[in-house]
Amino acid sequence: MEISIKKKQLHIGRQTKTKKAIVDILSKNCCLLHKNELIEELKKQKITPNRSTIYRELKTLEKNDFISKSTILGNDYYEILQDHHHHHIICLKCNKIESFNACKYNLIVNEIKNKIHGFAEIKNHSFELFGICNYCNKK
Amino acid sequence: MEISIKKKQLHIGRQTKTKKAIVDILSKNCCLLHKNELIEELKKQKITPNRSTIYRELKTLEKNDFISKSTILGNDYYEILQDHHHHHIICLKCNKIESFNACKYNLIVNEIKNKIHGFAEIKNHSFELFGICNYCNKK
DNA sequence: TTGAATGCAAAGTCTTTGCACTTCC
DNA sequence: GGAAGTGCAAAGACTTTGCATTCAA
Repeated sequence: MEISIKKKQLHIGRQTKTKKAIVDILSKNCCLLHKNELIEELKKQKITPNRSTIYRELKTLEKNDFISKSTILGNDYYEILQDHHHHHIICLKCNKIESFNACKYNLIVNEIKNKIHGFAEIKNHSFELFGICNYCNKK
Repeated sequence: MEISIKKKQLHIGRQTKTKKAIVDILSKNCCLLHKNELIEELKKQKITPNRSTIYRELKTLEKNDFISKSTILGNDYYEILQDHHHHHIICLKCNKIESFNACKYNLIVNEIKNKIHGFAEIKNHSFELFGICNYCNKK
């Protein structure tokens, strides 16, 4: 959202229509969004930038820690970088994504560390669940 | 390895030089291997199949549950499907991968289930660590 | 012998890049 | 005015496909 852009204005360059719209859409979505879905949302706002502009924009926003990219089952998803740690569950049939904030990493990290030998430092982790969403389950 | 191929022979088609070599290499590696590394290993054995053959072969082996594909940080990796559940830690600098078999999923699944509302069933999960390997740490 | 596997070339998809033009500060 | 952002076309990287040929069973 606007606030975020202003907060890091120095690092993020000029406030263009496309940039503001992308940040706005991802902020409202608050979860992983597929690039094509993002483009669809932009279209609804009558914003139809060239593909190369979108690629460049997403890359810039990612490099400046405004958004993060995740590749799940071969597809790229984007979301606003959030303060609270969370994970995702993805439907294996329709790719619907839900986020949840349970993370027991801190509880298990010590045991894990004992099992890892070739690494000096753990920086972060990813944890995704795969399942069947309610909608696909009823079909 | 040969055993695996014979075990599921009906599902996997003919035993070609390339197919046997791929399964053999992945069996010996016992961890995620990048497609390019796989091709390098094949080359060492003087096996240089066409790219399309490799794509087809990997797809077939994956479809028949001989191997599994993982996309990590935008790269595709392959490994032999193993009976024992395990996870990976990836070096953020050199992409070196190590596997470890600590998994506390069973301990935390119940709490996680309470936080998920739109899903009827959890099928599986992924869990990766990212860090700095000993080698890159010394540099 | 016969159908699966392969190589090759072409096509397809996605992403990046160079350059001239436009826009924001 | 000058640098950042954009569109367009071309190039690049990766993957798939069609078809004729080869090879395993």
